[in-house]
Amino acid sequence: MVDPDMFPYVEVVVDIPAVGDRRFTYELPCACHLPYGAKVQVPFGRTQAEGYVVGRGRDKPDFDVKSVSAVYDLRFLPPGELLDLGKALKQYYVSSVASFWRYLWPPLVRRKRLEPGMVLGRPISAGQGTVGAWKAPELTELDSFARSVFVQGPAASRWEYYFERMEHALSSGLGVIVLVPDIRKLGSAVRHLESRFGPVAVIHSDLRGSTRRENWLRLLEGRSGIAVGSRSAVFSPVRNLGLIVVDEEESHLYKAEESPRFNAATVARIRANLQGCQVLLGSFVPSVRIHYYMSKGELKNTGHHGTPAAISRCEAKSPCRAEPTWEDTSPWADRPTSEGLSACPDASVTYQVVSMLGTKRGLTISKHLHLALRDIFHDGERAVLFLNRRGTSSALVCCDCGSTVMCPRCSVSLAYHARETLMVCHTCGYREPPPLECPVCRGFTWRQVGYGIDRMESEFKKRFPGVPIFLLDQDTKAPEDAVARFGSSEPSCLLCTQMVLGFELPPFTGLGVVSCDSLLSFPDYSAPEQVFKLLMDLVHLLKCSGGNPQKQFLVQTLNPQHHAVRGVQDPEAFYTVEAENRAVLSYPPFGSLFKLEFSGKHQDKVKQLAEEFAREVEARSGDIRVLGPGPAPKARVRGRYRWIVVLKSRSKQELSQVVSQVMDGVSQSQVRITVDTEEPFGIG
DNA sequence: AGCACGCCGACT
DNA sequence: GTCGGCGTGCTC
Repeated sequence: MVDPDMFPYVEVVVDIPAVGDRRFTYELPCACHLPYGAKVQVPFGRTQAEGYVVGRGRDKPDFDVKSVSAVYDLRFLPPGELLDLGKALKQYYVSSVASFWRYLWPPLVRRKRLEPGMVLGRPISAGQGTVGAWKAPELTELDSFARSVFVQGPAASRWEYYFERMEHALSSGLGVIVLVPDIRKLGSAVRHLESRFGPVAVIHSDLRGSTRRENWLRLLEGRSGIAVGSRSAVFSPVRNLGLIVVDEEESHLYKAEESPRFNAATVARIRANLQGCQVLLGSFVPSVRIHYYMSKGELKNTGHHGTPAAISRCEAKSPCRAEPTWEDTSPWADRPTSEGLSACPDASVTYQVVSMLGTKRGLTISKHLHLALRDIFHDGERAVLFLNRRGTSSALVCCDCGSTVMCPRCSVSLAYHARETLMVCHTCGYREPPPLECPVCRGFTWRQVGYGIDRMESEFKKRFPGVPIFLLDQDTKAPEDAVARFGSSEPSCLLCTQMVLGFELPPFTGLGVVSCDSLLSFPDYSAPEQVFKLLMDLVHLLKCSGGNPQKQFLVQTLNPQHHAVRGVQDPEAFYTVEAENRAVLSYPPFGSLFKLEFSGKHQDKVKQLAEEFAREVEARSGDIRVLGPGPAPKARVRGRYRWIVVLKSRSKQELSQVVSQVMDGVSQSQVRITVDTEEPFGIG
């Protein structure tokens, strides 16, 4: 008897970006039913590719077909609502279905080779997966904030609120996903969640092998109702999903830098709108977008955790109650703890903006900063210096002919790293020994341009020879060790980059930002927001570090009046000015922005395609503003030339539609197109 | 993404 | 006269 569930052919989308969503027909070599969404291995051209079943057929096609090689363990088949999420995201991010469906499977799932004559288990019931055509909702519905609630406050109170809502969801038999932006924060998050709710399923992309697979299965089979993880955990197969918690919603770490460039905080919102569950967006320094929707009343907030004005309690010279930190793993024993959450002592922060305008070129430590450091060290206390630039100097320029040592693969100068005696490309990582003579004019003298963290170190040692200084950056071999040594001597100084924000620091009294001007001048409309957040995070780090409660925060800048710099004292004013600036130019959240990046080995082809693309978009729509095309700020990276087209429109829906239409219409040989629909867009 | 097919310059 | 460059297009 012929089983009506058995089809001899399946249609498959392969996970190869250039192929897109084209369907390929394969034969099933054995008696089995492959459900919609099943992951398969198929011969494709001369190689094997991964793909997903999206249809089936009874009739032999009029071309030669190949056979499905293998099927991945069907116990991991994603539920239908996740397959639908993938389809919605394909639309939203102008990408392929397969590029999102691959997130629905943990790594290293076993696959079974299909051979003629074999019978594969029992057929999966037809109820699994949406077989028919599925239409995604309108984009405006998809990413609306209707099901989101904003949770403002320091970590301890945010998490208390999350726990409350989680308990509510769990007691109604609903599942929960908790997202944290950083792997470093995962450990303590898991400990706290487990002490409250018992075992949770940790889903993290660095979690390789059987643990991740086992956790995945526990969620799929309903043996676990809580998934905790970073970015990729937003795709966890939690059953009866009732709540998604996105802590630190504004973190740039939620954004995937590889294609498809999704933002897990947005995906959480989209998933919640599709599945009808709730989202908690938590933050201490809300993003401009969130702040805007909240002020418009389109986004609810919890109300009892304070408004963003709470941040202004660290206003200059006004004493404020320190926010307790939520981590309980502080290695610094003198910090008081309560209820398993460490709290910090009352601290007041004075904020000083030091204008570097009119000072001598190359001055890195102003008189103000020097005096502040001197006093701190004189009292036998610690200070932190922040400079967001690795290496010794940003560039070497020949004194005789003015030429700069450049990266052979990128259009950026090589930074000089005295620590390793190497020239290093901060864009692609290329390294080479410093040149002895100028390759252009054979000159022997080089001028160092720009201060990096290494040159700061020697500058510091000249000024404070008795004070031990420790470096914390990407080039530090043992970062934990550096922090520990900073903590075991008094006085001492920690010289660090952004990396410091992932660490628990010993008590320190002052924090000096050597410069924030390079960050402010990033060619990205969200640069002010990122500087504001950075400064706020640094203030918070200082405030919660314990020790002397009289804290000093000092920022040296060439932009002393910039609202991002001023915003530390008055966050509300920052949000107001930033919103005004963006409204004038229709930047998000007042309009939608797509960044299209064209890259390839041949500059003329890249340029031609970018120009053709821009023309096609303009021909199709009167409402989309086309900016560019033009070369990217870093016009060449890893030997590939890059051009940028930016599209602006009031309607994201329109942008998505037009861009995907034009993508289908242009020939993409030799040039790769990457679509970016969400900030931060990075530095081109 | 691979990988072959296909049409123009320097070699035995 | 061939060997080989990589530009173009296809992969069920």
